[in-house]
Amino acid sequence: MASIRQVAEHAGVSTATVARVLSGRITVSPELTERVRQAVDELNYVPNDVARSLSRGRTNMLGLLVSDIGNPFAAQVARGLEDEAARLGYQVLVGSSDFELERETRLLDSFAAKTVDAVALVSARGSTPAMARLARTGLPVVYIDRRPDGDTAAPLVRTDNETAARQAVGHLIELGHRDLAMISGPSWLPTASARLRGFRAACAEHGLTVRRECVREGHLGVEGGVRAMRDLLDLPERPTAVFSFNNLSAVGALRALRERGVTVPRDISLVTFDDMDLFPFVDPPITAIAQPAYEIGVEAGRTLLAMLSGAAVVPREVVLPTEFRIRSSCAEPPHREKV
Amino acid sequence: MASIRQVAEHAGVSTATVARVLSGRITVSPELTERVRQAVDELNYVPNDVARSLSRGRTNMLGLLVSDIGNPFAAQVARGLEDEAARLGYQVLVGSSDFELERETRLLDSFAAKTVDAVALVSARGSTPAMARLARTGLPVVYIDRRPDGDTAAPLVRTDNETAARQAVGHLIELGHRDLAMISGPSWLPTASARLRGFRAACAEHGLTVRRECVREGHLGVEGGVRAMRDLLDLPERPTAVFSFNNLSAVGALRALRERGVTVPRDISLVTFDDMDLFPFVDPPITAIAQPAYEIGVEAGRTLLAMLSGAAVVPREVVLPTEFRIRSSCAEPPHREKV
DNA sequence: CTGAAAGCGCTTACAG
DNA sequence: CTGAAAGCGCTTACAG
Repeated sequence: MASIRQVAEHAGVSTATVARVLSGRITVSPELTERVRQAVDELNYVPNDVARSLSRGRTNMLGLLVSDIGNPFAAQVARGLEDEAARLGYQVLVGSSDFELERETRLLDSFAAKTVDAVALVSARGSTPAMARLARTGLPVVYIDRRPDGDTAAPLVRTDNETAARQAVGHLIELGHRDLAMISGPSWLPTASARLRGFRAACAEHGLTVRRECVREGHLGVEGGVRAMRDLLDLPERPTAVFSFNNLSAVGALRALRERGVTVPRDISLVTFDDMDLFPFVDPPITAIAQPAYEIGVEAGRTLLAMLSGAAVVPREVVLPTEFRIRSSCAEPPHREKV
Repeated sequence: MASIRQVAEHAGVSTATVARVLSGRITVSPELTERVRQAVDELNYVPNDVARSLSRGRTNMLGLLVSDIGNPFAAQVARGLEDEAARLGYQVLVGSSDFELERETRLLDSFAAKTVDAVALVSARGSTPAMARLARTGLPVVYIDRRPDGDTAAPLVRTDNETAARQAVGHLIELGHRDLAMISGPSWLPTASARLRGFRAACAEHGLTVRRECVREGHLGVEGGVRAMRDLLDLPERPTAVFSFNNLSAVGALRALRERGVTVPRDISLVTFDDMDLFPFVDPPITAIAQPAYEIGVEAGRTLLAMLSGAAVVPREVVLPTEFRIRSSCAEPPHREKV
């Protein structure tokens, strides 16, 4: 690979002149410009971005930390961030933590090592040492979903998990359900606990008590959904409706339901957080709370770019709307003998 | 942010010594080591990776170019690549081309600017100037799905699109279908044309002729699937079975089918390339060709890392198996008056 | 084992 | 408008 030195020699000018021609922002005489262009072409010169980053002090990269980029929700967030970033010539470095502290730490520390100009971060757990270190570097940070307790300064892009959950569960209750269950994630997962709060709030509002064994916390991924739903179905007295805390747990729930031959919504009603393209086509079509994943990514990107450009005022928090999409996976509870 | 200079001064040693302590691979006396560690702690020093990259000549990043990271398939590939890359301390820079030449060029050129040590690339179209430039830089490249014509050297990770398509379409024919259709992508999209070849091959094998109007090429994304299926349904004589070329076109096909009130598989049978978590739960469960997306990413990563470590021999091509998952979206063709 | 110094490849005041 | 030179923050032969 040719370097700027070689181009300069080839063109008979200084490296500064080459740099100027390439930057385009500075006037260089037509003759020299031409000679430089020639040399660039002949040598097939491509400026080294790493060197440029070092001298400019920025890399034009945004870091994105999610729990799993393979999750369609995270993938859409990434796409939104990428599109917004691209508008100003930024690229996106993604990392999946898998909710593992070690992976998160490695990723965040590497972001902090100036690899990246700013970072968007789906806060998996509360505040961690790596997050604190990141904050100390002064790199612009935007949180998605939730701001960890330690950091009070960085902006946040989120949806109103609790309210959305409350609304969805309210829908179940209005249909007549009195014995509801929730498949939730680990209690340290902010979105899981917020959605659980919403679930409890809805029940409380309607004077319902939630059975202890009907709140299955700590389940992650499709497999977690399967296990949690199995547990629920194994209960001596089955709840009549289940609220699933995300797209993966919903898939898992569907698997367990099918494996046990339980019919939705006749035997049990199901609602979930997160919508998926195929939910309308599932048997039965799944009622879901849709989050604007792509827009969350866009908004995170916009916020970061605003901070990077030193905007006077950057919103401390932007709350994006969810949409409750009622389909057919919820119905009246089955008739119960004892009732 | 503290620099290595400041750490050195603070510890009363040379920057070389600081570098050595940090690298860990070189013996430094216990006293100096201790002083350096102290200084690092007190100054909260984090080595600047950009500078390190410049002097080492590598960034420890892998570039991944896909058409849309928001597509679940691409997201899984990304995850596989990330996991494999992480084993050797590499990270992944992703970019979505959206099949747009300009975006692809921008991304590839930036990869080529030494931003990245190697690149994995889902070949959207044939060979492009940017790909040629990339090849010229000598950066290790691995293609996914297909190797563009220009480049004959770089390894390839793929599935056998044509054979898998042929098998799936054969299944349709065995069920009795004689009038088949395909929703395909643009003809310049290698996977689309390979799958179309498989479709035609299966038909030809069984002596079937494919109606011109039954091959809907040029459709991309969910919307493309919708349009293509609508066109098919609007035909004076409807085909009895449809082969969809990927996950997104299948979603689109389902939408159009529903909007027109067509029942699958009674009125029309459907098979698609790409499986999705929810396909088993769709009404009816969708028969699909599953590709090992995650493993494709892993394999691409493995190949790249092998090239980076100067492995003696790197497979020129690795063909991963697909799996044909027969569910219920295909049945015998409906009885036709004229037959 | 340790330090002075060159080098990685750009950018950008500073002079002229 | 143009060039010489310092600087970005590391790494790594080269001496000692």
